Amino acid sequence: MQKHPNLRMTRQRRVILEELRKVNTHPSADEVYEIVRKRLPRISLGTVYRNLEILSESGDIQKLEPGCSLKRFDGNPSEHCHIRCIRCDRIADAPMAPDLEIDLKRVNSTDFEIIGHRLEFIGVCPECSDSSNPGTGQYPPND
Amino acid sequence: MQKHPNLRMTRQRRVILEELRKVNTHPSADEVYEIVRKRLPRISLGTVYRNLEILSESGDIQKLEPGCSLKRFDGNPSEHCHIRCIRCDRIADAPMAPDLEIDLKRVNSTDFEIIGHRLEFIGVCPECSDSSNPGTGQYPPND
DNA sequence: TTTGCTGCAAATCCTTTGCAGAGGT
DNA sequence: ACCTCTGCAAAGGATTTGCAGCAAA
Repeated sequence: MQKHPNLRMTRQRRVILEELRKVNTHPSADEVYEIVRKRLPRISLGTVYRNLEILSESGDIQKLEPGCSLKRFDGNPSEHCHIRCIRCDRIADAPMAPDLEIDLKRVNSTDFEIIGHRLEFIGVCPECSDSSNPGTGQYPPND
Repeated sequence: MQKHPNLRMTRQRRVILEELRKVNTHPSADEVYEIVRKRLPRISLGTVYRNLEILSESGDIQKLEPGCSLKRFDGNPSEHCHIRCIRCDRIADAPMAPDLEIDLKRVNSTDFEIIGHRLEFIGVCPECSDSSNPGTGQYPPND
């Protein structure tokens, strides 16, 4: 039950994938557009968006930054983790702040100076798991 | 060296903060607007956005979902963590995938069914720590 | 009285979509 | 040939901004 049962490897799709595999800069859609345009000057931004979506659905690439582009606000300013429902995008507080000291040290082999981290749990909220809505069950979500 | 040296506690700002403290639903800006409008029917959406921004900068509330709303794409489809530069929003791969099994079990005292998690590290990239750009040094960033 | 803040509306930014024709398989 | 995909352009949703008057301090 795929969203795209009969995919075609078009020139545009192939070039987007090739260029994305070449770089490690995690470009935005617009940056991908600029890169790909050097090889396919007549490609449209809409096509780039459509293909990035399809390629991330098929698992060939990853789409970064959370599914919901909508920002949300929390009246509690103290540091705590959140859990997001994969189906309805509802956000709840996660009970405790896990300590990640070990991981923080291990990750520090990058050339980045580590300041902190952001941990978000993904799950299914009670309302959604009760309902007959099947959802995708997929993680990470592609929107 | 604050962005807003002389804040005024206006009626609008106070009501937004009060209402946000009452709920634990992590509303979007538009939802905050609808809630606050019950008490201040003539408030504008622009004012709500401006105040949510100011309140999160002053640390009175939290803004959820990453600073950069811009989605980014990764040609490497295998599971790995990312690290984001707080100053320039550049994203790099984090060396290893830390295991969070313990934390996952501990967090499961919510009524959510846990599927997975998303861990992002925040830091300063080499370019930005070299430059004279002071940045905010603040985490979480408010963009 | 000063100057930060407001409501309003237009603008901006990123992304999605409708359409008719092009092009994989 | 079939039917997915394309370029184009317009629409969409969320957020930001310019402005003239308003109101905290």
